[in-house]
Amino acid sequence: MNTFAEENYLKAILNISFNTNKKVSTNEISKVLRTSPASVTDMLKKLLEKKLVKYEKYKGVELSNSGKQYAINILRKHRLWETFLVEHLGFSWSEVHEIAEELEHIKSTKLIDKLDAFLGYPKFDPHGEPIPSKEGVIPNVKSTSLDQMEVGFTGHVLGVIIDDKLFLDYLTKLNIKIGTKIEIIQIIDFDKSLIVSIENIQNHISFDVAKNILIKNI
Amino acid sequence: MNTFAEENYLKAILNISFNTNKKVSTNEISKVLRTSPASVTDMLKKLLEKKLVKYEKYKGVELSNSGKQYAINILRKHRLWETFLVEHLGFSWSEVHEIAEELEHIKSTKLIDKLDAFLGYPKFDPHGEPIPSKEGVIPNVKSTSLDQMEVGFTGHVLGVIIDDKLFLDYLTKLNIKIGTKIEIIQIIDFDKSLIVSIENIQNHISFDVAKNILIKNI
DNA sequence: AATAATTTTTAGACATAACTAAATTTATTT
DNA sequence: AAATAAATTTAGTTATGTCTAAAAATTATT
Repeated sequence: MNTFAEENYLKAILNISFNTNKKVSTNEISKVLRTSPASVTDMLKKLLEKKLVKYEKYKGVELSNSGKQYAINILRKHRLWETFLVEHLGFSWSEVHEIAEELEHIKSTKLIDKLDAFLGYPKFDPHGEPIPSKEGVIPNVKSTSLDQMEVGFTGHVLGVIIDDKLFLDYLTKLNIKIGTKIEIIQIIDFDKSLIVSIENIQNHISFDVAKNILIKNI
Repeated sequence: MNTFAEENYLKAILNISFNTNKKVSTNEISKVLRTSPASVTDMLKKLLEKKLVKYEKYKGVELSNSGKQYAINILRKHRLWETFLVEHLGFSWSEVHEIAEELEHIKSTKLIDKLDAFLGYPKFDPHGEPIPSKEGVIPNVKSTSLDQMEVGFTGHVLGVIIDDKLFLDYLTKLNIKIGTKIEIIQIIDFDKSLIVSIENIQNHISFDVAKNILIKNI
């Protein structure tokens, strides 16, 4: 069994790889986990020892097969718990991340299997993120971020990229949730911000916000 | 905030005090937590520092008011989670203790309040143990252990004293659960073992088993 | 009351996971 | 290609929570 700290490093490496597809640097990890680069180096040595990671000094890390399976399982637990919190306990989607950060470390696999069954084997969490299967397979959904679209486009929100409370609260204020219909009215050339219509109300959103909203792609 | 280790010490002290009502000794704690007496002394100093405990060298410990409230809250979380696991995820009463030992350390009080509401504000957990209220009040139920009863007595199981997997599995095999009707047919003088009738089937149980079964007391 | 036995505490170590500061390696400029 | 900048690693500390062995205090026994 691995410690919470080890699990958090594995998770961070997995998350960073999702975006980059390259070897992950010490600095990137230290930023995500808000620790010093020196601490990251220490931990990478330990994860290498346990064969959870492929790592060479100064060359970056990637997860080994076992490390990847381990990290995906944590992700599965995180997203199943988030689903439970929103659908059964009545939490809003912006509140659940921090609590799930704790719950994801509960070890029992029987617990997670039973929770999965209780929830009806959901494929997506409340943020629209796919929930990995017991076997570690992550459902692949074609989606594009809103900033890739053009004026006149109309589509539905599939999920978000960052799982940040401030961001989610802002979306809630804009009346944007999973499934919300969005139409692009205008794109401002200067800063790539967008004027969009959400449930027939126009709003102006920044490029940064659009980049983090995922749109269903047929 | 306190660490898992600190929380486990507080919990152990609370549990021991339930039975003894005296100051708790270093040795007792070390036995319950399976650590060395030296480690217990170290931790007691730390808990004293944090004013969670009243402690004098060589004189034993007891919980301070704040320490007691803290420990009762962990107990509340433990029992609410056990209730969730049995009633909603379909675990048997003998499986849930270990999982609840992990879940009880999840911090969010909002989570526990919402879980409590979801469960319908239960007063007792699946082992028949009272669930402390949000304010830290533990419902007081009059109960007696089965070994205190006499031949001819008939009553209903209210709960168990020890929360041990082997014991609970054995009870399940004997068809004993919360609410089960038990009648005492005979008491063997030699070893104080009992011949009892459970759902019209006679069984022979030891004094040790009877001591750990709680019977409703009118 | 003195001695023996038990309990508890102190002292000194160790592993984990973090840190800072300094050294080293790699990447980027000029 | 040298010099500079940035990233990474090493070395040395610190916190927590554990341990063993030895010392001190308390309790029990003769």
